[in-house]
Amino acid sequence: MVTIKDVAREANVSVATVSRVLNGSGPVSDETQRLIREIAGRMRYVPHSGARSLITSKTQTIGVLLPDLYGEFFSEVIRGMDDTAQKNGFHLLISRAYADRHGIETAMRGMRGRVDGVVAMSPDLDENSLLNLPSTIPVVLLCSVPRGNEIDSLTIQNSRGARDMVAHLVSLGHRRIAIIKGAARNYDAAERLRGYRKALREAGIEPDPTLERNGDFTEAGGYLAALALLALKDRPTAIFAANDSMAIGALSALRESGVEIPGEMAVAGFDDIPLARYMDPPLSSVHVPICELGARAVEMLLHGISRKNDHQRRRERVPTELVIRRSTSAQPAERPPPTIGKVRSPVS
Amino acid sequence: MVTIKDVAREANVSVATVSRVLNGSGPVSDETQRLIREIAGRMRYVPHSGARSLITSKTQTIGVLLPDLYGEFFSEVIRGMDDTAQKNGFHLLISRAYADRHGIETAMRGMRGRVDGVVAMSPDLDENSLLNLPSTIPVVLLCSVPRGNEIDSLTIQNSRGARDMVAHLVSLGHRRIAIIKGAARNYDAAERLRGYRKALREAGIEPDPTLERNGDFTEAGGYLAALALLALKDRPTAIFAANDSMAIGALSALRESGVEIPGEMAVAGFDDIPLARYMDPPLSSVHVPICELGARAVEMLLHGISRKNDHQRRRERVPTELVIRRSTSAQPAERPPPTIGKVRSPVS
DNA sequence: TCCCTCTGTGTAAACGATTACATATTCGCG
DNA sequence: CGCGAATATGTAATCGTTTACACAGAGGGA
Repeated sequence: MVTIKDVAREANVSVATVSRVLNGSGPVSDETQRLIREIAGRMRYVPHSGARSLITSKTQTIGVLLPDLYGEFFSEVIRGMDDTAQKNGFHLLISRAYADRHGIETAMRGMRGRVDGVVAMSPDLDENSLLNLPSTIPVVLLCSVPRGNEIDSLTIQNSRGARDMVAHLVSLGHRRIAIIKGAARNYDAAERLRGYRKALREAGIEPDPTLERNGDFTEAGGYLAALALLALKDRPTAIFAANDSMAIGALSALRESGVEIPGEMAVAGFDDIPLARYMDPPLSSVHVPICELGARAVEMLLHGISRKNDHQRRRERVPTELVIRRSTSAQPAERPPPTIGKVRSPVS
Repeated sequence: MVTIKDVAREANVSVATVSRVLNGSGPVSDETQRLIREIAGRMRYVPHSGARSLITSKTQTIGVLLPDLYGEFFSEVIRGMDDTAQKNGFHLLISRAYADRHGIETAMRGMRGRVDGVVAMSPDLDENSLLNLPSTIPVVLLCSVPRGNEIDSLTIQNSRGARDMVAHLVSLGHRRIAIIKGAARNYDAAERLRGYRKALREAGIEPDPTLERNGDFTEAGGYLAALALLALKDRPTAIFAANDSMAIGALSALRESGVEIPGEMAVAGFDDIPLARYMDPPLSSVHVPICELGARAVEMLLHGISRKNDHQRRRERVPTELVIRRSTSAQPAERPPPTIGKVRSPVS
């Protein structure tokens, strides 16, 4: 592999001069510059990043820690991150870490010296496991908030989004509105529940515990919860699921029981995954700008990095948006496919 | 940041001894080992990977180059890669690179010295741009095959999968079977077309050029192609789309035109994306084991790395599987949701 | 003329790890 | 008792960069 020494020898200058030219530091005569650039290009010289990071103690890389995640969300958030990272000359080191303390710690250890900062997403994490990390590098927490003020965090406007959706259901005349809750100990789940209750109270409706069913963010969970709701003496007229997967499970249950949607029972979800608009009927949901979430996270992190982790900590939220489809409202507000360039092929 | 020197000083030994203990190289007395481990743990020492890679010229990191991709495929393939990478103590450096020469080259340059090898996916790539890279590191090409024999490659059994699906359509009695082709200059697209033609010939049917419509892997493309097919004097009785997105677009077109599926027109896709089973009617497709694709790619790369890129080059294919649903066959072969733990929440 | 300030360049010391080689101690065995 | 082998540890070179410092020559002002 060709090193800076090889280039220097070839150009009859010292390594210092080569380094100065390639980094634009210090004064070098125009002619020497031209010569060195030409030679470096011809020899296909690329600096060894390890050596560089050794002396500069910068890696130009940011670490990304994600829980065991499937689907659309994952790819979108990475896309957003990669965009802003690349724009700023940074690389992405990605690692899937089981969301327990041990997993996170192991992953963070592995990243020491490899990254300038970390974006960690771990929705049901005790942030403690992060706080006693062997590092002074900046960290941005995604989809959960740390207890102290030590760490930047970025979350979805869960509560607000849930509130808006439930308010929408209320505006359609619903009074008995059920919720299928998200996974226990999950930040997003807790916030969405909070928004649900808030909307009810704002409408003068006292939240009814029997209408708050447990769920786990899976389709099967939504299916079972919906069956339980149907079995109630005093059925609700609307179901708000804490995410789309559960809403889809609920739709199945209702369909199988011959319940008419939205006439007999309205259904709404959260996330607005691509599947939502393909449901029958198309599913109303709370849209989350996932790509932007990733982008903002990286921006926050870069800010922390440039300030050497000595900056005002922030807590930001990305806004959500209500998307009303036929599962809550009889008139079709949106017509399905084709939408040019919206859904792409997985293999292309 | 605590270095190996700090640990050595604290333990009253030389850096060499510390290094030996932590790497398990050379003989060190049990007591010293215990002491050093204890101190290293207490001080939260983690070796600086840059320094290490400088001397060992190994990074324990593999680079991943992906085209501008949305959706399920992306996340699944990364999942497969990360699994096997982690199992072998490797990290993943991920970069999205526009699939032109310049994009790839830039990305590969950025990775020099950071990675021990690269998995590159670039379906419509002239492999030339890869071959004259400034590197001697191993490369595995995903979803396309290099012209020469210089590079390992891993592809989907496109041709075989397409052939099987078309054979299935033939077995249902179809004779006039149309195809909506994939993007031009795309490897997968070309192979799927080849499989389609092969199946027809095997059934004694001469491929009819008017039944081979252009597509681009997008929903809109499938929609338009289907309309064109409907407008033919002598309509086909079945449509095979080179991917699911186009098949879904075609379904929309048919529905809007009041064509009954599968009675009047059978429809099949390729990829088996999660959406497929939610279509109305559920879409028959060729299942691609995406996660395994990523896993195999990393395995191949690790093999090349361990052999220092001096190994037999290979060309492998991951097998596909036919999934028949109602869009081609009247009797429901599969019942939709809920499938426990199959489709998860994007935010969980 | 002298000195000071630029400009352009080289020398060498870091950075944090690994490892070949040297050294010191212990032990076993003839 | 003495010698070689085995064990435990230290010393120092090395990897490829960046950068503080030194230095040489040129130009300008007093």
